Amino acid sequence: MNIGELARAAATKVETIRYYERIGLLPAPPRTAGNYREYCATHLMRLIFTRRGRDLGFSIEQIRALLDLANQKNRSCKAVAVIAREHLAEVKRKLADLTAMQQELETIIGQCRNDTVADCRILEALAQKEGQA
Amino acid sequence: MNIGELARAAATKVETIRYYERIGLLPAPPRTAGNYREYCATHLMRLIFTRRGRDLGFSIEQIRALLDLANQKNRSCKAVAVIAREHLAEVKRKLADLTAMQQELETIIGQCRNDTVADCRILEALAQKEGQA
DNA sequence: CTTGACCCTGTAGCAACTACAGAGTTTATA
DNA sequence: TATAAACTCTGTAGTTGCTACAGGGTCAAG
Repeated sequence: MNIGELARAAATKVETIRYYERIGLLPAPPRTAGNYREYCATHLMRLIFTRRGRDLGFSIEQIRALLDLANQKNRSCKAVAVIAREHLAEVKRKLADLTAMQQELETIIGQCRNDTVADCRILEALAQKEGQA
Repeated sequence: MNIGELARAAATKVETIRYYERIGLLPAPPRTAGNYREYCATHLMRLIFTRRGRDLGFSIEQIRALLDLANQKNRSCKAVAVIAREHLAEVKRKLADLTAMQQELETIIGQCRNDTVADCRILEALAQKEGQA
């Protein structure tokens, strides 16, 4: 399997795969006579794991840690759960932030009367410090 | 007002102010004899506007556009509303993404039985392609 | 007159890619 | 067999929005 085929199989860009190799997330595969990377199913599994983790919002470092843990088969998976719960907490923090933004934006936009810029409520709202009506 | 005072007044870091100047978001102020930046109330207003926009999640380029519009006092503010609504739409997209992530993470974490790594449901879930149970 | 708190410029770093340039390789077709 | 298209290679620079130095200069207090 060359890099293009791997990329298609994991729904990833070729450059991203090379990037993962450069940062040590995906092991460097053997090369063909023409210096092409030659991947096997193990690489594909690792890459799918990585992409899935990224889709779920885990950082590269978290994924690195998860991949390390996944290789210690008879350890307890508590450390895995810790990473997952930490990430979930972070997701919840971001959700709270975004929800607050959404509400403020809706309030501000709702006040717009399509006046001239001089009386624009949106611009007025932006000119205030946080929370000031 | 020197840069440190401006920073305190707008709850911003000094380096951030210099960064905004470098990218042309905040106009370069006059300098004192000792080459210190000398700011006035106009700068403070512009910086507060910028920080407020950033807190609401607008990009630097959107803030640049909003500041430009704010200076054309007798134009209609429709263009302002367009930018705000576009940003709100983006916020909603991100909220949807994060909400999906949150749900998936909670499902995955809920399946954890604190087994060994070899049977870890979290790691299993990460090894699947998206949506596969 | 020196200590400390500030300010200056310029550059490099962060995350996680993405996008080239300029070269070599493989494969399909004429 | 030639050649063109489609791939691959390395290396480097760009993206966003800052943040963090290093190595200097300035200013006010004691």
